[in-house]
Amino acid sequence: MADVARLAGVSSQTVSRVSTGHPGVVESTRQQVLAAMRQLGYRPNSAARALKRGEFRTIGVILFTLATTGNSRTVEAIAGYAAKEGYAITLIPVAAPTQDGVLGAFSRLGELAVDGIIVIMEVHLLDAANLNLPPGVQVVVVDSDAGDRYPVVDTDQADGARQAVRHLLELGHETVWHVTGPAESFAGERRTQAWRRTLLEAGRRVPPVQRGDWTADSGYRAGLVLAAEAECTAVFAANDQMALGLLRAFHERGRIVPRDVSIVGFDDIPDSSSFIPPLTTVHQDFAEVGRRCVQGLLRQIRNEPEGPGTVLVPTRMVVRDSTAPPGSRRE
Amino acid sequence: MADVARLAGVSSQTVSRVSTGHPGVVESTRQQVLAAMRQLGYRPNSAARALKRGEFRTIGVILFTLATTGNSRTVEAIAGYAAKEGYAITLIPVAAPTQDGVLGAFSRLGELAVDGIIVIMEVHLLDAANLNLPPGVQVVVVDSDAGDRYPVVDTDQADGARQAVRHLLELGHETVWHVTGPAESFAGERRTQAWRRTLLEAGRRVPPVQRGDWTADSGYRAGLVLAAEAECTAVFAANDQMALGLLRAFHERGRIVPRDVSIVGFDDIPDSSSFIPPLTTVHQDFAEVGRRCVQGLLRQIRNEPEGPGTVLVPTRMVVRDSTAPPGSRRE
DNA sequence: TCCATCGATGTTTGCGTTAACATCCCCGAC
DNA sequence: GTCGGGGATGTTAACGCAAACATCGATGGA
Repeated sequence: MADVARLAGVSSQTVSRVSTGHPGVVESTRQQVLAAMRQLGYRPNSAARALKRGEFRTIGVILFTLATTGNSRTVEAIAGYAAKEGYAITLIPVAAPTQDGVLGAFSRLGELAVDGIIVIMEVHLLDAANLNLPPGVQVVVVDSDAGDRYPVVDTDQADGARQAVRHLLELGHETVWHVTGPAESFAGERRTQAWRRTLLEAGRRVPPVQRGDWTADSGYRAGLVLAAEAECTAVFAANDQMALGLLRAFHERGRIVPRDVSIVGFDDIPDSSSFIPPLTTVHQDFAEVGRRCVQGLLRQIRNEPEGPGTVLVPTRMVVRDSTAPPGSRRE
Repeated sequence: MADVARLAGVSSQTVSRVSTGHPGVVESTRQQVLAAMRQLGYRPNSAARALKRGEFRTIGVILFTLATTGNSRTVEAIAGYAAKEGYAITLIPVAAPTQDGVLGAFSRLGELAVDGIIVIMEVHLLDAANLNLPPGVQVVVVDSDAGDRYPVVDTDQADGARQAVRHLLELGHETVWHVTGPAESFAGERRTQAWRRTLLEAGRRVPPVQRGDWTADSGYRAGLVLAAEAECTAVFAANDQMALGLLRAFHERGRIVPRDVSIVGFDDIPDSSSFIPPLTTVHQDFAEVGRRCVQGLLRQIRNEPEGPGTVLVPTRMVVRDSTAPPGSRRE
């Protein structure tokens, strides 16, 4: 910076003013400084800046995996909105979804240059790891029931599941079977609860659940079991990947979807419109989730304290060709 | 830090020594300092540290989207390996895959606290944006032919495509049709070239390509066209999603896979084993790509200069049920 | 004409850390 | 007993920047 100042024939403070866009620098001076900057290839040292300003303009995102559609889409949205607000985002991967893994991530966090963090993870793990957040670091959590302790942003899982089940009941199905997500997943648990409650409210029988783990393969295995249940005519899978597995299992067993069995998924991943048949599913607005996370976190960072509480992002049904009235021979 | 020093009854320098793990601090003193740190909730200020040390221990990753399997898996691997090496990773999203978008990302980069960057993007865009890297920032590029100018790490696209085409020819197909990726994609281009070359080397006819854009939907549209070509018995799709679309198109047109048409994809996304039928595809080792990127970049950062050149990560065929000899009635 | 005012620019200082050097004290050798 | 050496700890300064305050000169009104 001093070099730039010398070359431009001004003081370093003026250089600072130019580089931060402060007013009160006459245009001709400004141009000289800019020219000098370019000539010397000057770029401000963000460490020094952060040191002086006491903030890093960086948000940390703690998550276990980017492999699920939901996580990667949410992260992408977070990164986009954060960039728009002048914040960078730092990824803090948790090596394994265990206490140790989380603990590791948080100890690294202690030295990390972040003003706040977004946790995309079931919060049980955090509690178990008796998480002590570095003071002065704000948090927003996704996929959690920790709304009583932290600000939480999440898709309205319950309403989505309710819509899915209602859709199937309205088509005339007697009841709706269900393939769950892994037990640790709060989102999965919520979908399952809402599925059950919706059936009960409608006075329907609640069939036993098939437990899956989000993968298409687990959906396939569940599908093989369900295909053997003669009276199973409608299935709600807790995500689209498992629905894909279901489709394959029913296909292999000769049970035609949607003539013999209707299937609804959850997520509306881009591929789901190309499944065989195209999948009826519940659309999640990951971009909105990401946006709300960043908004909430920035509000906290800017000292507009944000109490705990849950922001729910609505879902909507996308009806395609995997659902039909029971016993119907479509088109 | 001063507070910690006072509480522990030592100088701030000793606190520094403890927090950086330097030797030459007697055990009893060390314990006192640690206790004081805990009591005061002290955490070192990474900005000051970075300022003093002149390095940020952070790697920037520039990419356009996390929505493709390949990108998100690669990023995940990068984050994991970087963490293991004590580096954080910062995501630098490019708003749009245009010159402006890239330019924006790079101007932000100028102020970003990174020691090096990994570019996951076709490098044409960088060139067009007459990219001037901040001096002292190292680069590694993925998905590019810029091996003459930068260190490049990439999947061995050509060999993967060659394996796919050979597999189909060996099954007895006359020739192999092809659904490409978008024209801007270097990876896609490479796959297409290798497809063409392999056919020519085998003395086969080279059918016209169907141009796709990586999405299942574009694969579906291509599939509708190909289903109308009576002599089309084998298709190599440049990725698994488009292969999914192909499967649907052929299914709807009543052309049974693999009896009437064989299909090979590329990527081996987790879902592909649950397609109908399970997809024969080319497996990419994204974790290895990520690992090599980090390795290469850290070598540069540590001043073991890394010339330009391309590291190719091998692929392997995964044969499932979407390929068979032509006209065969499987099992 | 002189002074108040205001805008443009310069000077000083300190953010939290650590490298380099300084100091202190204890212990053993002569 | 004295001195030298070495390990433990303290002191100083500087990393690059920007806030706060200081200065300087021009402009306009009395």
